[in-house]
Amino acid sequence: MDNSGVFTEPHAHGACGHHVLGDDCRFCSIRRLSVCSALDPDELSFLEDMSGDAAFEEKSTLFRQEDEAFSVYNITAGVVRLVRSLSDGRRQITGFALPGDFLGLALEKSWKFTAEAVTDVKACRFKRSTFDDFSEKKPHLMRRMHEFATHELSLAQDHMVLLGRLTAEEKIASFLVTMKRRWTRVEGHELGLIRLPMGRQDIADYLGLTIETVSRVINQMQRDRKLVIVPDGIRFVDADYFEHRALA
Amino acid sequence: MDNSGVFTEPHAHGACGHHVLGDDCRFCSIRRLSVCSALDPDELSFLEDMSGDAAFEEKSTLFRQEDEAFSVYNITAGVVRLVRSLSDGRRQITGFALPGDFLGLALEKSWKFTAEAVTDVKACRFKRSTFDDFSEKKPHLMRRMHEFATHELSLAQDHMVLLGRLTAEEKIASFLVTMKRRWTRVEGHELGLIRLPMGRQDIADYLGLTIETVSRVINQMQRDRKLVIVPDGIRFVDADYFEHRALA
DNA sequence: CGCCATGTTGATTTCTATCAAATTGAGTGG
DNA sequence: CCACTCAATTTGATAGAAATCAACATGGCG
Repeated sequence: MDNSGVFTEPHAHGACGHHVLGDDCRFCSIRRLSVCSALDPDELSFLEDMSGDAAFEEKSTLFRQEDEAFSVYNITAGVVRLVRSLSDGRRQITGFALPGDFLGLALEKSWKFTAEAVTDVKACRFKRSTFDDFSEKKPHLMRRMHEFATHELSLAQDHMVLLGRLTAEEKIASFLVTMKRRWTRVEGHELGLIRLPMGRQDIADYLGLTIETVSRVINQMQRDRKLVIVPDGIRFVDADYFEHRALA
Repeated sequence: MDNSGVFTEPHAHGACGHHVLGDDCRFCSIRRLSVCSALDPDELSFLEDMSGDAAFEEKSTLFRQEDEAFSVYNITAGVVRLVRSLSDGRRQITGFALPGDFLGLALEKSWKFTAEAVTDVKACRFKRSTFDDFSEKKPHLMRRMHEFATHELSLAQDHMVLLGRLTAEEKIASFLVTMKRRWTRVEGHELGLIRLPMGRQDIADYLGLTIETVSRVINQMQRDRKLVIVPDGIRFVDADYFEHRALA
C-alpha cells in the first residue's frame, strides 16, 4: 500500500557515496537555490564526486522518523512532505520540501521526521559522514548550512503563528500565497498557475485543519471568485484578496 | 505602560562590547547548558573579554522584531518570552527562553521576533559583529551554534504538532511536562514545584488558546486531582496522567 | 466500463472562543 | 493595619468556527 517503492535509508545506503548517475553540479538548475551555492568550482567538483543521484517514486518514503540518517539530500525535482505522526494516527506535516531544499541539516544521528515523496522526486544524495567531514573543513559550507537552518527556524515560527492564531480562511490564503512565492522562486519566473501537487489531506495536515474544511474553504473561495480550481493547482483571480489575508 | 524599563537594542548597545560587571565565565553556572560549553579555557577567556552583562527588568523588552540585531544574548537568569504579533493584536509566543538559551542564532541583520522579560532577566551579551567574527574562526563554536539551531528547529516542529493537532487538555499537559523537564535541566535537580513565572495569557499565546481556556483546563485538572495550583506554579499529583497525555 | 481513491457537499455536534461578571491578590497609601 | 486599586485570574452563559458523521460526486486507471 504505502510501501510500494519504499526506499529506506539502510538499504538505500549501499549504493551511495560515489557518483551514480553522472549529473553535473555545474549544470544543476537549482544550485543557486541550494546549499551548494556556497561552493567554488573546485569544491563543487569534490562534492560531485561524493554525491549520488537518487530517485523516489510518488508515494514512496525517503526515510522515516527515528531511522538513522546515513544520508543527506538536496532535492532537485519534485515535492516531499515532512511528516510527524502521533501514535493514534493524527498527523502534522511540518513542511513541504521543494527543489533546492536540503534534508539533513540536523546533526543528530536519527531523523526527526518522516519524508514522503508527494510526486516523483529526484535528489542529490550525500553520505552523511562524508558530507559532515567536508563541511567541517569548509566554513563556507557550514555557514551556509547554518543559514539554511536559521531560515528554516524563522519559517517554522511563521508556521506556528499560522497554526496557533489564524482562521481556516487565513491559513488557506497564507498557504496559497506562500506556495506561489516558492514556485516562482524555484521556476525562476511567475506562472499563472499555483501548483498544488499535494492532496487536500496533506494541505489539511499542514494547516492543522480537516480535509473537509480545506475543501470547503477553497471551494467557497472559488464561488466568491477569489480563485479558480484547475488541474494540478489553482489560479488566483483576486490576488489582492490573498495578499491582504495572508500574514506578512 | 509596557515601556517601563525598556532597554532596546540601539541604546543598549552603547555600553557593550567590553566587560561590564566582571562575572567570570569559568564560574558560570549555566555554561554546561549554553553554547559556551564548546569552548576551551583560552577561548572562554577571549569570549569573556568581549562580553558584557546585561540585566532587564520584569516586563521590559530586550529587543523588538525588525530591530537591527546589534547584540546576541546568552540568558543566565530569568525567563524571556519570544513573541510574534499580528497587526490586529493577535499574538503567538514561539518560545520561552530559560537560562542557558541563546538568542541570536540567526545570521540575519534583524530580529525575527520580539523578546520580552517575563521575570527579571540577566544575560551575557556579545556584540554581534565580534561574536560572528569569533565563530567564523572557531569551527567548534560555529558547529555548536548550528547544533543549537537544529535542535531549536526540532523543538519548533514538536510545537507545530502541538498547535496543529492537540486538544486544549493535551496542549496544557504537554506544556507542563516540558516545563518540568526544562527546569529540572536548568536547576540540575528535580523540584516538586513546576515553576510557571509566565502568566496565563502568555501560556495561552504559546499554546494557541485563550486565557479562559487555559484557566479552565488547569483548574479542572486541579478539581480532578491531577495537579495542585501553588504560588508561582503548579505541582503534579498524578504524574502518570501527564506523561500519558503529553506527546512524546 | 466500473472500481477505488480523492474530493465535495450537507447535517449535526462539539470544542473552544467570546462576552460578561465575579473573585483573588499583590501592591499602595491613608 | 486595613481599605483601596488595578491587574490577573477564575467562573458562567452563550455563540461560533471547525470537526465529525454521512452521503454523494469525480476522475484516473486497469
